[in-house]
Amino acid sequence: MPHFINVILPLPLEKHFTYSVSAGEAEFLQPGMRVAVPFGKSKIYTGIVSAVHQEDPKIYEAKPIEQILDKTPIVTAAQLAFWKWLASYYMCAEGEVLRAAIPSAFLLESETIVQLMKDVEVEEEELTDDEYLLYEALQRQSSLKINEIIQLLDKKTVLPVINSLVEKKVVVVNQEIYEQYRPKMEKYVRLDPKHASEEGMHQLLDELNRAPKQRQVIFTLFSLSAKDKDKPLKLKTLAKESRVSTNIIKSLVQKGVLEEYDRQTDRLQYGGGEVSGSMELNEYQEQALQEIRAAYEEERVCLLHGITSSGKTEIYVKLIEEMVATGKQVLYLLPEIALTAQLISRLQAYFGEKVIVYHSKYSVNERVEVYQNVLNNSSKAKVIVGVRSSVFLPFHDLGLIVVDEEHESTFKQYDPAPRYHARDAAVVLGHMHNARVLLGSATPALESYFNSEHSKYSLVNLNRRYGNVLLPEIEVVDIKEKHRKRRMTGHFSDRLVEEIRETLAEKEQVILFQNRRGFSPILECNTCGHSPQCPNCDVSLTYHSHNNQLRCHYCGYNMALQKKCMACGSPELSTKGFGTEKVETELKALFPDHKIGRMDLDTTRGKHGYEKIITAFEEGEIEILVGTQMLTKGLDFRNVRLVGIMNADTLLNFPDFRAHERSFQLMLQVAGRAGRTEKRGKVLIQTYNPHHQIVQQVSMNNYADMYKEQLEERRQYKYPPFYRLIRLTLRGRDYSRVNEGADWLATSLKNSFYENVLGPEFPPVGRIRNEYYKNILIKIPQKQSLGKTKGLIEKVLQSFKAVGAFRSIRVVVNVDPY
DNA sequence: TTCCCTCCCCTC
DNA sequence: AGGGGAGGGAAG
Repeated sequence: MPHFINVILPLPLEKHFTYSVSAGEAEFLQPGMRVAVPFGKSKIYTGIVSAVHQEDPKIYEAKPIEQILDKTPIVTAAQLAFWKWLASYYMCAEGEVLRAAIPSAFLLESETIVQLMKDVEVEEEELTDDEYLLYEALQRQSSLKINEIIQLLDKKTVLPVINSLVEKKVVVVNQEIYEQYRPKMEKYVRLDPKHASEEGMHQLLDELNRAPKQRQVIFTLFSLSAKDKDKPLKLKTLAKESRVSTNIIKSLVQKGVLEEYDRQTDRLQYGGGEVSGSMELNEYQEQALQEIRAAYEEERVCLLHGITSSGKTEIYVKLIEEMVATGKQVLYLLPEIALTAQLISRLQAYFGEKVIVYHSKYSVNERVEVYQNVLNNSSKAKVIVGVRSSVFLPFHDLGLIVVDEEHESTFKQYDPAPRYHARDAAVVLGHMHNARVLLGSATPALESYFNSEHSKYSLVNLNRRYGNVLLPEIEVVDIKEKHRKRRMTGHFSDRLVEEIRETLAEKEQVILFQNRRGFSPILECNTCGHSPQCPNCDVSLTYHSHNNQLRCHYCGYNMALQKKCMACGSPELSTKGFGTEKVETELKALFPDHKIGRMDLDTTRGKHGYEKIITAFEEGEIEILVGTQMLTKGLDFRNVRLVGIMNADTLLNFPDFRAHERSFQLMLQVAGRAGRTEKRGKVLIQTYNPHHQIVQQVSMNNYADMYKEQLEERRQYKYPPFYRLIRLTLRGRDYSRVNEGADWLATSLKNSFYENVLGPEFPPVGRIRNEYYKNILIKIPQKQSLGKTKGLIEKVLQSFKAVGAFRSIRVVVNVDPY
């Protein structure tokens, strides 16, 4: 009886693929193991076994597998189930989930390499130019990869050339599989066994009489091993302790006195430091904690609504502590930007080496090690702190998931698929593991608050700031009025300048928030109104003063700043709008004697750029910090008295149904940076619309009103949480094709969903990298079955793909778009 | 995703 | 005519 396995491949393909295996292999293989399998003409991919069975796929002949890559599964049954749910909920292939879910180093792929045939005899005249070029290159370099050949020959289709050379028996092609993960090895030394006896030692020391440095090394070695007998000794440590260079030790190795050996070391080493118990909670925190505990008796998911600086983290720590004590794992999810050294060192202070961090800035090798630690349920991986993608780790016995800053939109993956929301996925993951989930925020997402009101989640409030610090005083400055009265200096109102001056005089710090980077988004001609556009995208180029460049934020196109208008030649150009860079420049003119720092995507690009700025600000080297929303995230600065929001309107006028909610969250979060110690902080909001309800609600710190009002709007205009959304984005090179396709798709969707299909519409930027975009939005009432709806959409998309004229159009499905 | 095949355009 | 790029279909 033949045996088969089903395999998930890391490709955007719906199906699992069936391969044949031997009886022995079938016996050994389990779902969750990796196998290397041939796929297509020549490629080898890594796939995950999803089933072992004996059903012969009669319509085709299953290929045999290439190799089994694991001794035990690296993907748990729970993960496979989670992937399945995620793929079906977010309407993507399981293969796409697989790619996102496991560290890329696990997915070895083959690469075709081309080598010269042994003892080749070539009639050079029989080769074409390209063939000769390749042949010649191979005489210099023993092997070439396809990509290198593409570069070498400077054309895209190189396979015919290679194939012809193979036929002429000049070259051979091989598939090379790379294991990407490499354990980190360190060199260790030990005494050669022949010197281990007392006698041998004496003899050895005699021998080394004339080599004092080497003798010194041996003495150090003795004293070190006397202290800690069986502890392996690193070559580096020995060199350092005996104060000699590693060369001297190497020569001892060569003499056969010492033996050198390699040991695998852990990349994820805990830096050490005191581990202390958690802090005492104040009475309000204690009460909240009790309420949360009680809530878990009823509901699995709890929303903690605690105002900024109320000490939510300490509550998390208590809950984590309790869970860790029972031996279960805890996942602590954070939005990307909030994942700072500050929080991690705080957690490490409580949990020591039980804390492990999973972050996008980690190397592939480091990620593999985190993954393996979680998989083995090692004592190092009890508290897993990570971003969005850490919901994919191979948890065992997961007891608690904390989602901090749960309202953050960075929890939603935008591109590529799976376009999942980590908070929502965490709730499902919690269900699957029978784990508790805690969502925490000072400004909960409307959806989450709604769920807590409709008893899907329980709700716990925490309304006191830690240490009874007062909430900052919020003042709204009407800049329209200030402009009229000529009380503006650039983008600074007289009130803001006054407050900054006062704060600086008291040796306290200022944060200025401007939600746009760059100097001044658009350059405009005063004569004809023309502003330079990106040739590939439908956007104006933005001006960056540090390199005097015009740049496209979408495709990266850039050009030097022109002195004259490109349309009419007028030299009178002015800049419109303003960003962080401009704020910084104006600030320097206003306060030339104070140190000013800027924090945005441009200044934090390097690996440690972010930390550098934070540290400089913490240590008072920077007195005024200008930044984008990066500033809002969980940073705890002691000495900030004043926060200025340069222009609230850019936030409010964003064309998105969540714009108001987001502005509220953002402004309140920024405001929360002010006055975290006894002294009351101050927040100035500059706006053209001082009576805007959101501005008012922010200034009164009134979440409840904001919630009520926004919820009503959502109800009226049929948006979440009342309706679910699925957005289809069409993309293609041909403008009219995309239009026709979008119309066709919208029309056929309307056959099923009627007025709940919106569009097709051009997105705010209708063309990016020379591709045209068009959106269709489908609104799904709560009563309507999600499964059936998705099935119908799937069907419509199928028939869309069947139309020949539309085949060049790509359609991206985004469930719950953010 | 990769690869192969077909079709069509451009150059010689 | 033929190289070469673009577009579509299949992959177990």
